[in-house]
Amino acid sequence: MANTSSRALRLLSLLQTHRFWPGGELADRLEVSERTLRRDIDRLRELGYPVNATRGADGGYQLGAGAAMPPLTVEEDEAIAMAVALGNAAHQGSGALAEASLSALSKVVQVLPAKLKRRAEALRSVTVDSPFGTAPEVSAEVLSIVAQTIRDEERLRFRYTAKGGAAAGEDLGRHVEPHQLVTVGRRWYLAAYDLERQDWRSFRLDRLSAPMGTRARFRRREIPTDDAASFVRQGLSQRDRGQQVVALVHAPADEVESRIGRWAEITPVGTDSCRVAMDASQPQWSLFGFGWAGAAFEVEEAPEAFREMLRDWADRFERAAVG
Amino acid sequence: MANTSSRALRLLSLLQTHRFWPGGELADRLEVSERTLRRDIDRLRELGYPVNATRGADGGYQLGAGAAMPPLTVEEDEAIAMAVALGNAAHQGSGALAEASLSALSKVVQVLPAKLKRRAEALRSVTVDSPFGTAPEVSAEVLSIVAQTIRDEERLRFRYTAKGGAAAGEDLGRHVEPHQLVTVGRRWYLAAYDLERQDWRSFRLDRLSAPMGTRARFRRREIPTDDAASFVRQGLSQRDRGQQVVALVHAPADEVESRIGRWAEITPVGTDSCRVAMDASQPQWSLFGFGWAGAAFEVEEAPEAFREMLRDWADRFERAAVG
DNA sequence: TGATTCCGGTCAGTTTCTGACCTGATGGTG
DNA sequence: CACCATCAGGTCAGAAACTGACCGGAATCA
Repeated sequence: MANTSSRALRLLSLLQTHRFWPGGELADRLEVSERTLRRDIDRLRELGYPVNATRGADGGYQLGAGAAMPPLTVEEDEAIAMAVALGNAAHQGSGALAEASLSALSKVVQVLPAKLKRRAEALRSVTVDSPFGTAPEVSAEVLSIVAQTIRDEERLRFRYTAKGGAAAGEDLGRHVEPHQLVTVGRRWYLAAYDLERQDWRSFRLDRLSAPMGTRARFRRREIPTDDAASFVRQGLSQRDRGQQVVALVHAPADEVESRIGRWAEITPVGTDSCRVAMDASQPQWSLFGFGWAGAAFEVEEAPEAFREMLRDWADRFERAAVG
Repeated sequence: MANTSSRALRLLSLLQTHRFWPGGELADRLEVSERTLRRDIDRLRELGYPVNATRGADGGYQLGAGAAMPPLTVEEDEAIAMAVALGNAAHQGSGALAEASLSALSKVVQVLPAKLKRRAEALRSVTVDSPFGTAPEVSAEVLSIVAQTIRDEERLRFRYTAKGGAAAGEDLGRHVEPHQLVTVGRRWYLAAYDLERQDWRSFRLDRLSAPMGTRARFRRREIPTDDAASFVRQGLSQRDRGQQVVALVHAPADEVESRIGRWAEITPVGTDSCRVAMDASQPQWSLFGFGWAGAAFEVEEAPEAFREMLRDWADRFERAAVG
């Protein structure tokens, strides 16, 4: 317990919880003489962590920003905050940032004590108010376990509720070689090689439960299409787009793009109108999107709930405007 | 470089980047014999980190979830993702979670190399699509520096753009004893004792720039009001509420509360209507809020921009609905 | 059963670590 | 300016630890 190695860790953690530490106090905490404290500090510096020191009347040590990231020592609350924040980021973001969030999330979740995992999950479900989240949220744990098995090239078992069978509860056990996670329209999909069907499949993560890495390693296969993202996109059935709203917006494509491009797919139609496709968990968000687009539009394709809500909002806003 | 202490850190980091590690491979990486690897593992276990091992054909070591959080070893990308995600969480959340996010953010930012800080800041500004964010976003760095000085009871200097003087550019240097950060209506305020004016003041964080901890410690004073939050609330001038929209909504308070309570202040008026006050950076968000409230409403108080947009949306939605 | 892996004891030589002591350098204060 | 508090780092000798080699044991899987 009182080795050098534990001291290095404790020192690092002390330096992270307070900005300034007078040498004497640090030496005291670590129960060593000041001389060996200086040596410990030196050791940290040799490892590449920049410990700045100021001399003089009230000098002290402080951990600075350097070239390498030191290991972060976090409290429980902070770890929970991280899990929540990264879980949301992985959901809402896309591209490289979402992936980085995901791998960071994996690391946090992996070492998070079980009771904290539950607390984090509970908190996240309360906190999310993201536009365009996936309908049933994917839990941080599912997300991170799947990500881990991909990273480690480890086979994966899980239960999957097939498209039609949600009501009937026909969920099946699957056994796959997980290949990659991709986001399409704010939903997470897993591209994987299904070992029973002997073929490539894609799975929606919100339909996937009880994932568990078997300990078996596998060697990565070539995915038949160009990349995993396009493979998943190809396989998307019409059903999955059920909530999609498509409309013709009377404004130039790039203008609309700049306003709501983050949330919608936009294709130009002529020079001053464009077609906008939006895919939201709840119709309010789509409505909001078209509101923000700031131009007249015609609905081409939408679920009935959307049309109803459109009438409702128009009516209520109208009356509020004149009232 | 080849110390025991550095090995402990490296081992921990290896265990976090891959789920399973055969002992031989770990020993190889660390350039030690397998015997000393076992000893290192033992050491980690003695420090409280649960390293699980499985024996047999393809056994290996794996870092489990235990009672204590081990130091997180993260890559640069992951650190950036953390900074971005935690920055957003600190902004959007409130209460204990926002505070935990903030203190976690401080730790990440403190050790984040300068160039990564810039990247994180840039990414965050692109990524946010938070309803009801503060008008000019508060940078993660400002937020975390201020939080750090509070934590460490360290005096703080910064420049502050006073209410009227934004255009004239009359920003003044301030020197304060920072006391607490509070969120009011999705904005961050700093409650602090102003050393020049010799009195308590509250500052909006988005008007504050170039914060810098002087190295001087101070002893906490008693804040005159009950707590910092109420102090800040008292001091809010009317100007700060400029963008506020107030309306009478014809639905029971608790129903409205359940729909948009997160974003608005709601006070019951009789049994089946209530007054809703919303404070958003852009009128679109307020509109959206009232849309989501799902009931008829009368605007009582609003900036002209809001009224205009209300007419515009009503009009466009109307035409889309009949079209 | 055999192969593979983790587990942990023992031993001796080596390395490192520690505290004590001392001299310098630096920065703030009265 | 002198004075004090702090970090910096050299040296030394004894104590402590670390290391690799070698071993027999136990668990797990095919």
